[in-house]
This record gives sequence, structure tokens and C-alpha cells, in this order.
Amino acid sequence: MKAIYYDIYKDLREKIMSGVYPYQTYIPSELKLIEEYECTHNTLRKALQVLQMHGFVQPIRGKGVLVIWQLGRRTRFVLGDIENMREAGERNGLVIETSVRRFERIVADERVAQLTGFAAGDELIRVERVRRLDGANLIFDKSCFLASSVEGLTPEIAADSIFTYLEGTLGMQITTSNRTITMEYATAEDREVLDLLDFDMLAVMENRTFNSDGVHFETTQSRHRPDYFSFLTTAVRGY
Amino acid sequence: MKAIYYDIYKDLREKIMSGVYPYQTYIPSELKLIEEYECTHNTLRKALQVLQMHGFVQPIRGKGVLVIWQLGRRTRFVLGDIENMREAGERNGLVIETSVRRFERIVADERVAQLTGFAAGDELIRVERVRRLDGANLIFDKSCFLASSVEGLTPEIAADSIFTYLEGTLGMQITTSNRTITMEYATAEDREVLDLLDFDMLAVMENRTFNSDGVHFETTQSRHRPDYFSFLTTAVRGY
DNA sequence: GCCGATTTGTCCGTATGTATC
DNA sequence: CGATACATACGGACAAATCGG
Repeated sequence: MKAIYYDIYKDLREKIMSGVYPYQTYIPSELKLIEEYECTHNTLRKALQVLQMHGFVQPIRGKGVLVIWQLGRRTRFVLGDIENMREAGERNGLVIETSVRRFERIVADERVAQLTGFAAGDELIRVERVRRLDGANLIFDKSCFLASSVEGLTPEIAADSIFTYLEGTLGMQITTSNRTITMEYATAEDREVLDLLDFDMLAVMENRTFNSDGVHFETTQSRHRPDYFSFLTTAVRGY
Repeated sequence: MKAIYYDIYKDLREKIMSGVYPYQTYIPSELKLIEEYECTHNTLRKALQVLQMHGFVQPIRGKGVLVIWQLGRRTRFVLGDIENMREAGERNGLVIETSVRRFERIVADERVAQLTGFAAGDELIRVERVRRLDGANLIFDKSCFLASSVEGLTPEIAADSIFTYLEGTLGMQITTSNRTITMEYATAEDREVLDLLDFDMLAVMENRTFNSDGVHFETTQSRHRPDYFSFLTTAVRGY
């Protein structure tokens, strides 16, 4: 991301998160920021827009741009925005071990197509992984990748980080991700794979991901033990 | 919302949802749309940006703007973006009956402040409501409003739609909403209030809402029976 | 209550860069 | 290589909301 507005966004975000611009105070006015960053009105506004979209600020006409972000109470494991397991683990200060339970090539039949959003007949790589945190198996990921988009993928890579591989090695750009969060009863398989204690339900997050070519190349169902599941998001009206 | 870009956004969204621009096809190019809507490059781009943010399209440099939205498999009750119960009910084709269980004025102590994100000493209106759908009590809403922001609020209004009242009568503009989704064990109170069948856990969505003045005026905890809970969201990389 | 200064919001027109075909 | 299409940035203009004198 080499855009100017994005650098400005990151700088402002850092200043908010580090407390330079505290909660419920105004950041400097557009005019001052334009001088500081030596850019135009429009470029700065784009940065502010992104900042707003992520729930950091609330611009108020005639007054200024108010900081509305505050350090959240940390729960055990927080997911947010577009983020892979490795990133989420690092941000939460946890080491995540991944074991690959299944890795195979399949052709989508009607049932799989219905479940994943792919077309019947698509060649897919089916990967099942178990995530271990705090000494327990807590997350069960069942993924399907479009085979043609992830050539070269191996079980070894899957055990590390698939997204790092796709973005780094294959140069793929992940852009949009449509999520659904629901709750489901644990299946016999869930009980076998995860350390469920006496929980009988799971938090299930389904993720359909598109790359920069607009290709839907991944559907992942993440099945979380409920006490470790926490999802954050920000909605902005009018956007 | 009287902005031009917003009208264009709504028109394009409608065309995508009604199938005029189908899944995995390109919408007309910027140039053609500029002619159609008689606006400039920048204005149209803003509309496209909003469209992208909501997961409807994926612009691809050098190629076009691809539709990536498809009619979702409908679950029993879907929540999305900024939307109140009335809107969600209508969109899901359900009639929601609301009963007010509690309505009182309180002063936030340390514990309440910690839980809700308000400051200790703030005067709050505490409202508890039960939502009835499909002949069962399915959602238990525990809300706290900043008293000074919701003057004139009555139990009768709370039974109807608080947000309609705030936006319509008080002219308040709701803007940002920070959400957390977790799972919790049902309490004795939950069991008393809701028709939980044999479920022992709930999907809990906490919502902290800011108005256009940047005032955090509401924190609501919505406790959903798990089989009726479904939450949708879209994340876009780089924004 | 009015007016002017400040600040954000929207839009226009233009130029240039980058990716695709 | 050129045409097409999206991406970023600049500079200017006016509207709308707020605030203080």
C-alpha cells in the first residue's frame, strides 16, 4: 500500500492508539493536518474517511474530528476485520499451534457447492486444521480453496500460514471477505477434535473471501469453543 | 441523506440486488455511469466505494467493477450493519413484538461504568426489553441510554421503536456503532425471560453507539437464543 | 439575533499513474 | 503499442454546521 492517504491514515491511527490524540478530544483541524502532511484537502479527507470507517474518529461538521476509540477491555481471543490466525494470535499475545487434520483434492458436488458457494464441478482443495491455544484445541477450521488459485499449496504450508503463502509467495491480494456468525451444536467430530470441556455449542464463523481479481477462492468455516470466541466490528451509518 | 453519491449508491445497489447486474458480471464502466448519472468521476467513485464497502462489488484495475454479491441462503433471523429491530424484522419478513420489562433512571456506579463504557456518575435510562418472534421470546435486550440524550423517552416509546423516536422525533443522527459478539452462559434471569428450550448458552451482541455529535449515548446488550442468531458483515482490505 | 471566522461535507474539473487487454 | 478502465492526487468552489463576539 504505497498511497499517501494510507500513510496518513496509519500515522493518525498510531497517534490515536498511543494516546497522542486521546479519547473524546479533537484531532487537529483539516487545515493544520494539510500543512503537517503537505497534501491537499481531498487526500487528507480520504485518510479521515478510512479512520472513521474503522471506528477511530467521528467527524462533526463545524466542530472538528473527535476521537471515539478507547482501549477495549481485552477478552481472551479477539478477532477483528481482515486478519488471519497468525496476526490475531500475535495481537492477542498468544502462540497458536496449528495441526493439519485433512488435506485433499476434491471436486465440488451439489452439496458442497451449496455449502461453500462454489460451483458444482469446481476443483477444490479441502483443508481441515485444528488451532491450539493455551494448551487446548480451541478452533476447528474447515476450509475449501479453489484449486486453481492456490497451486503449490502443501500440508506443510497449511500448518504454517496459508494467507502468508498466498500473499507472499503467490502475490495474491486478498480484498473482500463476507462473514456470517452463527451458533451451532457441536458434532461428534467437533468433540473428537476439540477440547470442548462440557460445552455443547460452538461459535461458527463462515468466511467467503475474494481476491483482487474478484475470484471467490476460499470458504472457511471456523468452529470456536465459545469461551474463547470474541468478534469485533464497527458499522458506520451512511457508508 | 441528500448527497448525490448516496443516491447513486442506492440505485446501483438496487440493480445488483434485483439482478439487473448479476453475480460475477461487470457493471458498466465509470465513463458510462458518469454519463448515465450525469456526475463527475469523483462523485461516482465515492458511490462505488460505498458499494464495495458493503461487499457488493470488487473493482479490478484495468478490467472493471465486478459484482460479487449473491442472494444469501436465508437463515432464520439475520442482522447486518446498522439496523434496528424493526428494520431487521421487516427485512426478514417477521413481526417482532416487544415488551418492556424494566424502565428506570439510574446513576452509573463504577460497576455499571465498567460494563457499559459510560463514566461513573452519568445519569442513565436503563431499559430491558424482550423481543418475541415466531411465537417465542427469543431476544433479551438490556440497554443503557445517556439520559441527557434521550429526554422524553417513555416506556410506551420503548415498546415501539426507540431508534425511530430518536431519529424521527428528536432528530438525532446515529452514526458509529462498535460491536462485540461473544457467547455466554444463560443466567437464571435469561431462563426466566426467554423461551430457551434446552439451550444453555446465548449469543450476545454488545453495541456501543455514537451520535453525530460524537456522544456515546447508548450501550445495548442483546442476548439471542442461539438458533435464531445470525450476523452478517463484510470486511474490505485496505480500508 | 446577526455576522463573520472556522471547520467539515460535497462536488467539479483536470492530470497522472497503473493494470489489463 | 495503444485503447480502456480503475486509482490516486491536486486545486478550487460552495454548502452546511458551529461558535464567539
